Amino acid sequence: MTPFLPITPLLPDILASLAERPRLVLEAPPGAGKTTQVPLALLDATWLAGGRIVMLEPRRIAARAAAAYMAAQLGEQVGETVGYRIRFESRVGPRTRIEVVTEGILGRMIQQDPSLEGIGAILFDEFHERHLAGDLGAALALDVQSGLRPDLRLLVMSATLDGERIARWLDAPRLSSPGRSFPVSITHSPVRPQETIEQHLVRTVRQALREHPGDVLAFLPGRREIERARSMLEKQGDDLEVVALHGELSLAEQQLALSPADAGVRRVVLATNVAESSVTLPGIRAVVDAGLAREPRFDPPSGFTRLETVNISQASADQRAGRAGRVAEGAAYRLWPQSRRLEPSRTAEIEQAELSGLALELAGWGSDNLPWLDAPPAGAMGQARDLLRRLGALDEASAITRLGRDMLALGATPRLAAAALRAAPERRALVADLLALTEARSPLRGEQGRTDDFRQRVAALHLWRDAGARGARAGSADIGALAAIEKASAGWRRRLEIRSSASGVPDSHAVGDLLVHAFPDRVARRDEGQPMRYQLANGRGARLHEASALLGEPWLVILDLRLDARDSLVFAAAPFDPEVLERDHADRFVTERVMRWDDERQIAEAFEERRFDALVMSRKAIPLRGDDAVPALLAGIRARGIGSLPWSDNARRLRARIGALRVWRPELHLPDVADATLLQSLESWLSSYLSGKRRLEALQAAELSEALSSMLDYEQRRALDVHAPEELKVPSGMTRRLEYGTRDDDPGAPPVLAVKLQELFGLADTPRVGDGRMPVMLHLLSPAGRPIQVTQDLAGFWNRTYPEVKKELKGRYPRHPWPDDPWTAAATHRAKPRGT
DNA sequence: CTCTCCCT
Repeated sequence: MTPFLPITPLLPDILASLAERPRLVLEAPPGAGKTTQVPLALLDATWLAGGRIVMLEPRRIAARAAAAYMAAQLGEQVGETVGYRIRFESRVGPRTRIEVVTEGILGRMIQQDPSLEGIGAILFDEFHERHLAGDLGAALALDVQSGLRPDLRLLVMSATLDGERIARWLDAPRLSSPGRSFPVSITHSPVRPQETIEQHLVRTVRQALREHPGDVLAFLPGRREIERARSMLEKQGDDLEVVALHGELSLAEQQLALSPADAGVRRVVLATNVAESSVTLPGIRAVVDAGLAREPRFDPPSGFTRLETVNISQASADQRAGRAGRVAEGAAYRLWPQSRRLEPSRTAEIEQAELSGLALELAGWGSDNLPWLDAPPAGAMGQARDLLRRLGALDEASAITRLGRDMLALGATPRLAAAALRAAPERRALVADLLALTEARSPLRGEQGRTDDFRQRVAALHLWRDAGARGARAGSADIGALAAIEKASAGWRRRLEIRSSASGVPDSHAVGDLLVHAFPDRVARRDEGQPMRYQLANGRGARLHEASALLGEPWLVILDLRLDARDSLVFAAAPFDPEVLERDHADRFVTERVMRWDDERQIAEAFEERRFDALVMSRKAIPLRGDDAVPALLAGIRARGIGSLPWSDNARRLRARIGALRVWRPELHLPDVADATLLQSLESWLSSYLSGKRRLEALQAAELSEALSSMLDYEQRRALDVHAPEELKVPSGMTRRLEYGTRDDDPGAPPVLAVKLQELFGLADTPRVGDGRMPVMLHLLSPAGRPIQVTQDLAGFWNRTYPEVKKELKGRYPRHPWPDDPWTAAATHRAKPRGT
């Protein structure tokens, strides 16, 4: 029984291509039949020589379904010619030739047998989804093919996107198949001012219901938006069934959403990305797409992953629209302007995800020089290796340890694998529960702040397990979720070779003490002053929800939190006994001498601190030695500003002169003495003058001047004396002070020479400084010292202004000389004696 | 006002 599907005419070409070249890219849209037809078609290929075919699927449901469909086509049971393997579940037999496996399984197969003996071909289905495990599997398979197994066939199957890039990467030919779907018309529905995305969506859903028959599928980024849109739609009281569909619903609830609606009732399904590929929906004729999705972004500094709401890719938008054309012609309404440019496809997971699992696989493989389509980013890899070293999976040279090999074989995330393998034998039953619970969504329902104590999840599981036979309820927990968690826990117990399962309420620290081995970088201690706040070992801060069940716990190991720049919120944590740190993580403790500036007391202090990473476990004051306090004093100056130094007039003037001459004569390369620069370079110019001091007050004004002066070499100091002098000799024979600018933003302003005009008789031109480049700014004064004129042009003053000034002031100051010819008159700084 | 989807 071989059905005719769009892919069918292409099957001979696929066989022929793989006979000639060992790699091939096959582009085929959903509905073409590639998943079920291609593996069967390859079975009799001569080059396969009786070997097995392995096909990777990104989802367990898809792996099971593909195997079942193919077995039925052969008229067999699953486990005969066609079988599948997913975690904790294997249906393969001695005659099995086609193994459908989930992406993570291939890593285990290759690590166990790098030659992949008996396997003739590997098929990567839905490769365009670009999951971490799929990318890794493909890179490892290519490595195997180029070394040990040149005869191995690799077939990458992808929806029609980026096929060309994939083909170039593989150096492989490309074949394309049509799909089977109906045309979908696209409409862009513009947003109105002040409209929320839910309002926009609801308005457009109503438009779709008016314009098209059948049911409507609407895409929103998350559960919160779905709930809001649902209540808006329900309020409108139409003869309408509104159904939510997101991953947090139990499987039973999801089934309900997918079952056919009652006759005569039109249905609106409000969905997240679940509906993009994982489930089939009957009766959908119109799609309304908000164009948004939530994607995880790893934050390397904190080691946590957070969700971001982002615009979807073009591929994703097409996939969503395609959902309207599965049964008949359909329509898609896009809630973004047609002018918006979408990325062609989603960023590969390997570029954004936490990579400790990948790094461990690579360490096990012994090489990270693989033929990647997109290489893992170096920063995230570095962070991943740091974590693996911390967990004991890698040694100092980043080579895999014995524990690392065991972790790899266990097949759990590196964090939980480390905790599982370090646990005492009598704790392993509890470890199996923790493995299952940390990988699952919380089974607890109810007010959110009160479910952050991870022990509650363990208790709910145990309560349900202990009372299961009697059919008792598990408090406010989701029974379906608990059943799934118990299934996973049983799988871990088998793998860990434990017979019994844990029960009852574990003692208060049992859970946390185990989890410390998984999250040693996230142990946290309560702030003494603020009991809701905690300091993490990685240096970050976090706070508890006001209604938290964990209030009052002095020590927490934090599993999950919402990342925030200032105050992250704890979602899941467990208390533990700090003794565990001393006993099992002794190597992470350091004892250090620490200097600190006490701003209140204006004094440098020395401590001996014992720390676990960023957590100060104990601190005692110790006496200061020699220059110990210098860094703390410098920190104190930085905290209080450059003005906190003991600036004398002398020091201020020196600094202004240096700043001015630096502008006038750049070729002298004088140091920059602006506030910010001086603060930055304190170490180089001030340190030695702080030696042996403990308080800032101990720095003398003279020492500051000396420190400034010592920034200049001999030549520079001489140039400063000559070209930016402190004072000038004027024709009266007196020396008068030059006032240099003190403004940081204009250090090269001309210096001011304030002088009575009688003292300048005989001087034709403005005096200059800066090697003749800068005329001084004259403040010409009356005999009484009152300002008459500000000018840099003395000749112009004598010529134009002096005659006026003379007329005006001669009567007022009769005992002072007012000659007609100031150029030749004798300068003087005093008045004529009385009576002459 | 807590969280898309998956997997060894």
